[in-house]
Amino acid sequence: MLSMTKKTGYGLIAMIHLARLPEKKLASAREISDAYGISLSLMMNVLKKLCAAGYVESVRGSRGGYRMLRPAEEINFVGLMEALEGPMKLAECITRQVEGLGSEMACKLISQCPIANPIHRVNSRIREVLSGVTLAEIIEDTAGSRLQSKSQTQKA
Amino acid sequence: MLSMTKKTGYGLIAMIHLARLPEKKLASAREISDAYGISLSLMMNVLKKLCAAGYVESVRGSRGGYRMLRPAEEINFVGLMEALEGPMKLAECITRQVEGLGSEMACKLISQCPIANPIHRVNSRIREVLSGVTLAEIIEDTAGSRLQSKSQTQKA
DNA sequence: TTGAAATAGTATAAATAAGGTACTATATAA
DNA sequence: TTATATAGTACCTTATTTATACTATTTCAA
Ligand code: FES
Ligand code: FES
Repeated sequence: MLSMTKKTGYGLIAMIHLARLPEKKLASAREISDAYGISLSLMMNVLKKLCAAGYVESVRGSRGGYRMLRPAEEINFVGLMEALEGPMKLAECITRQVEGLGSEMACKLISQCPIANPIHRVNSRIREVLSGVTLAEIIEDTAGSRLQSKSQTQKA
Repeated sequence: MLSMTKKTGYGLIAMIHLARLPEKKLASAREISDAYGISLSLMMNVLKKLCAAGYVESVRGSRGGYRMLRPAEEINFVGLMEALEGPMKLAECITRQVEGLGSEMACKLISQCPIANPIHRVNSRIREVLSGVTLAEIIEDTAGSRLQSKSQTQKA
């Protein structure tokens, strides 16, 4: 209920790890999964998706791995989450199902539904909040960030 | 993913319906379920929970039903949702599971987890937003509200 | 006083989603 | 040519959500 899946958690961890690497440096799925005690297969699944979504770049073969394609400041929570879990929606249509239409469209067509509008608004507000949370912020807020970054030792 | 369940949807609909009734007036589960084409059993389940949580009052027996106990201004989205679905948490512990501890506690105990802090913060921000959304607001934003309310015909 | 209508409480089944695994194919460095 | 790594996809298992069912109790009213 109103929760992100573990996929997103794994994705965040992977992105944090990659963002901390020196420019152009690669990290393999195994490296990341080992570092945090996450199953290798799961980490691979997630990295494949992040790659397909254009968040990271992959290098195949021995000594291969992944590297960031964008600066951490330009990556936000909701984008990452949607890349891994599909489009976010607070609710499917509650009262009726309209055949042949996506749920977002259906909501607008059913004028009697008493909660379509409010749900849509709340959804937007959550989206706003989450799109304001950048990977850079997340990294600053991370327990282990000062272990590897150079400047903000006093950032608490 | 980051979505509320239908239970909450049914609960919202029920609360909206009850809030629109004249003071002290009752509505039965059947009345509400009929009005919106929702299964009677489901609506009953939800109303039982809303009653247990102190949102509504029940009157048993023939001619019985439910009525609001609190003004719509004092009811907020997250409270209602938690009454029906249990405490909201954005994520379970991702990297490890600590035996014998609730997940919220565990998060704080594992210092290595790179996302415990950020997740906690994002969770709080979402909670803030949702606790600012009152039932009264929701009712104003509802398509059919002007059909039954008296004053805000021009509220668009 | 009896029956119909309603809630209370609980248990369970069915459907869907999440979490996790496995396998084949392809690429690359050593 | 072998070991290591990603790509793509399919599948299985488990957990959650959704829906239903049943028994007990309360109350109105005929
Ligand atoms: S939520 Fe979409 S029609 Fe009610
Ligand atoms: S999310 Fe709780 S320990 Fe990482």
